Amino acid sequence: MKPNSHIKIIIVDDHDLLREGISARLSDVGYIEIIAEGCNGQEAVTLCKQFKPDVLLMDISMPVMNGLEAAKQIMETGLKTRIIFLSIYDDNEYIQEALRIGASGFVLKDVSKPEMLNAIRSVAEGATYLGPKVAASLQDASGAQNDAECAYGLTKREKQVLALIAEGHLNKEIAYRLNISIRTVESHRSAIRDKTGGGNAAALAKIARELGL
Amino acid sequence: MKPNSHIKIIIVDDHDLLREGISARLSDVGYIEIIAEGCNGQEAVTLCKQFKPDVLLMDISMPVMNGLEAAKQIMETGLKTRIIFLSIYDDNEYIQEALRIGASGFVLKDVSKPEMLNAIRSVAEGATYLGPKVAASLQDASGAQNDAECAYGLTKREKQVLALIAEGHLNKEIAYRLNISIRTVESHRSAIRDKTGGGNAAALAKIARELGL
DNA sequence: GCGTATATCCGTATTACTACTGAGCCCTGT
DNA sequence: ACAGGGCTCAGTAGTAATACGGATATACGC
Repeated sequence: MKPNSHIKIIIVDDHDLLREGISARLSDVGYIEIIAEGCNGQEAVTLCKQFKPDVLLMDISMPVMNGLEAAKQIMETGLKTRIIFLSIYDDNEYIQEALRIGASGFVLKDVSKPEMLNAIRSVAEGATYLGPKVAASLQDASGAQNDAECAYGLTKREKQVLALIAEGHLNKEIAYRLNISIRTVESHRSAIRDKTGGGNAAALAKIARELGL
Repeated sequence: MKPNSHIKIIIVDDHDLLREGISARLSDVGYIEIIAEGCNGQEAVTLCKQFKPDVLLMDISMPVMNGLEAAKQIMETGLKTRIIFLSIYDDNEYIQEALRIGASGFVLKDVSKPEMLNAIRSVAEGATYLGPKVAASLQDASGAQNDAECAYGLTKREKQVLALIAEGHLNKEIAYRLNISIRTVESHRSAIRDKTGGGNAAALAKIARELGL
């Protein structure tokens, strides 16, 4: 996508007012061309197949078919359309799910005009753009995870043991590695189960994963 | 960060030539001010503490201290400096690690000037910017994971069982859920172990995680 | 049709893990 | 100095998982 070429955009949102607002905001930008609008995920899929836009600006929560599902289907068509989600929620789950599906951008609906243009230009060039608040939200999540390392009240040794369990090591191997007896490993393992509520080794592995190993 | 205000930048790379190239490229941009340069991670930390730049453009692989470690330390200082990694590698491990640490951008060294400016503006505004090739690389990874679901030659049923194992369920529970006998679950589990080389439940959970659950 | 792969089930023996209880050592904070 | 927490180890008993076997039914491709 060269700087001077057009960027063809489709806007999909179930709120007329918002759609019109975006449309108005982008209509006076020279290099942007709004080629279609829709009001639900199903329409997003159809319109993208028909018009093959460069960028799809889409809400997440919509009737009939939500934005995430629509995005999934659009990605599967093999179109080169880049998807920017416009959401009122900076919910981590949404953001990560969106990126996992293959979205190229995620901005909140209170986005400023220059930021929105920045986002559109960036994703049109193939980059990935996450708005300021979105990025902040993601980092909060990683921060929370760091705090969660102390979670469940696990001691250093217990976390050490838990990490080795999650790696798939047997108690015997863990004992050897840490130079302690198997019984001690069992004690730690027991304490870990008590504190975390975890069941078998796989369940503990899952918990370890959540704590960032 | 308002559009017209200066963006203060520090450049850190161990290759003089590259550093000078970036410096030259940015020196004629009005809103950008290069306030310092460094040639390793240790210097990056020191310079950021001293000059508190808006954006740090930094290589990953550097002598003395690498960029990732430097970024970690800078994030811990609580500075508002946003970090963009400049790397010659579009290695997924690096990218994900960088984002996990809290980097705001990741672009390859063959980045064009407008793209670089786009990246700098974006992160200065608080957004996250991943260059085109970087974004593509991340999506390849998720695609590769989908392919890997067939990996080890696991059958559908085996993958189904593996997923439940990874969730921490006992054979008994898995049997109940799938409406099959415990012995069958054990057979599948045995087949999974044979095919993947996995040992105990935690090891299988680890493998399941790698295959994307 | 025939072979292969998949999915289902069973027996026996061994090993790994869990549940419960008790106890000694060291360090830290009051 | 003493209490408490963390780390260490042990006994006993039971449950879950693993390592060997082997068996039948079904579907799929050639």
